[in-house]
Amino acid sequence: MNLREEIINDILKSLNNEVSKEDVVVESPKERSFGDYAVPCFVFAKKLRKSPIAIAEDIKNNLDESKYEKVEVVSGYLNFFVKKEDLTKYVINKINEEKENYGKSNIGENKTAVIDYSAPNIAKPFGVGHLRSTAIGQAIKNILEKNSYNTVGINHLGDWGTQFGKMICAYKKWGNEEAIRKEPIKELLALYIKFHEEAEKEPSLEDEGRAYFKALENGDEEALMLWKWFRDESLKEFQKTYDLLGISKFDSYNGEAFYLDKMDGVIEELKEKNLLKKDQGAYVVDLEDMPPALIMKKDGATLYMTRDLAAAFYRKKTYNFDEAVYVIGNEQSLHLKQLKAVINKMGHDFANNMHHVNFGMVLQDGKKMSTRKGKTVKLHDVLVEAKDMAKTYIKNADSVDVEEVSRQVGIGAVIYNDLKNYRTNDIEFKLEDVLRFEGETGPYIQYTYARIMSLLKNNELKDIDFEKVEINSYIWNLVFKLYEFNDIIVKAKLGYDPSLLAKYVMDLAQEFNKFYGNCKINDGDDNEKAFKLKVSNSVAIVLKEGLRLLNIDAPEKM
RNA sequence: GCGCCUGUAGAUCAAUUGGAUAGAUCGUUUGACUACGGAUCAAAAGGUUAUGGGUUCAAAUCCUAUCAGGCGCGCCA
Repeated sequence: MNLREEIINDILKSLNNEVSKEDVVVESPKERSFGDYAVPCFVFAKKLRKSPIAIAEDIKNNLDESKYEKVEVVSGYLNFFVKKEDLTKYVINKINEEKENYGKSNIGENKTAVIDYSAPNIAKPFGVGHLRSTAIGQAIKNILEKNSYNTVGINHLGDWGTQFGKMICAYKKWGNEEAIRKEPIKELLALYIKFHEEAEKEPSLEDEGRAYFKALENGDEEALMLWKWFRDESLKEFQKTYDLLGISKFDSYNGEAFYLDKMDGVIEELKEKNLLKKDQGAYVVDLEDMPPALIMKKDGATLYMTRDLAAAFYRKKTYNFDEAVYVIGNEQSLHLKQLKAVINKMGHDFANNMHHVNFGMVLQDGKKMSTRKGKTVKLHDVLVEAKDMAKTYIKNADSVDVEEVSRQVGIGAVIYNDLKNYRTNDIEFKLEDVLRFEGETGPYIQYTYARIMSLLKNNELKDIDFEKVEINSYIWNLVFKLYEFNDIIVKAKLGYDPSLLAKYVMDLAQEFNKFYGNCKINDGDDNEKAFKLKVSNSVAIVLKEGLRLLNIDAPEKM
């Protein structure tokens, strides 16, 4: 059943196909009393040389109106009212049959998508800035799977680059092995900051750092040993953050260093195709309408771009992806554009299937947080704080696993806060907003779910006679919302936009709470009671599944 | 300087991508469990959509100018 399509087809038929399918826009009116669906007829007016109202009337007259509860013409709009009983029966039965599989789409069948996300930088704190890529990326991965895609989640670790030369340099000058073993990230960060402070006074340090990176790329043993040590210690610490977030593992942890021996092929191909140009000692690829892409430094060391190129080719070869999604911040827009442009210039059209899913920065006092100046808020600290805060809310401590539930709720708040708004907006980091559990927050939705579960605990679900059921406006809003779940799954995929799903789940929870607050559910005759319980159960199933896609747990008690 | 992005209630964000009376949440004020979980519900107040001009049946949305902010622009990632 696809109501939107039926309406489009009905209209095309009524107008003898004098307009094309693309002209027919089926909207959901903002004022529900206008109808369940609305079609503005103004667009037809020019083609048919008639007034919109007359056209709307024509369509209505030629239409098989018995399919709908009601069709109305109001000031140029054609408003459709769906038959409530039919849709209710269909939706409720479908959800109770399909359970958590409800809403699945097959648009990605036999397709593979590679999602590059999270990607924290080794030897630097896992800051709140990196939550965005992690949360958005994980949600997109889940949403793609719900659309039947095969997915490959890649944590493209920032584990290579000049910064490691600087780090090694700093360690050799001021480092202390003991201290690093104790608190690796903290010490390494201190070294990194010191390096930049000193470099400001003594610019030659920068060259020294670059030389160490060059040595690293050339396979210098001591440098490699230090690098590996930093990497191992960092990963151990990152895992604690992933555990709290409930992200068990990525399909691949191949970071930048992994492509060390895979860059030559790319450089060879660039040379062969005559795209590489020497400029001021460095090698670049010239591009139209944008600055050239830097491929190799004058000392022969590679760059971010070089490794990203190698990664793109490796992923195409290894996974043969239909789509590659890069969940990376706005500030790298130019880099991603250049990356695609270079691949296109090399004559590979898979660049067209690479998508930059960009997002806004996390700001503090309106400014970017700078690792170099030590101005980052550690994500782990925020998550722990959220968890502790959640603990204070939990009431009946004897029947719930307090540790686990407070983790779920606290983290739910943090993740929801990150996903609820459209990605590309910059967000100001305010701890008090992140730790809110009331209103438009993750815990609000979790609470709604827990409430339904408690309602269902002592009442078993029974079969319903749909003929005898009364569908009030609260229930109808819920049913219609439930029906739209599949639309949202598809739309969220097409726009790579988890916020659509986040808003949907919120809407559904709000509608349910209105229903709950205004109608007694466990009341009425047997059939009515069973009906209301089954609607509630359907809401619970969709809430839980929606939250799961956002990587938020739904505890049964909280 | 050039390029990209943003500007909507006191705050944080929506607005079906050009559609009907611009909606939520927080905060403020008021009300609701001897009823299924008060992390809830019901309600009030709060807007010249940064500003000026334009495009059309229709503009928060498109074009244009101005103002304000953010990001990026060769050897960082």
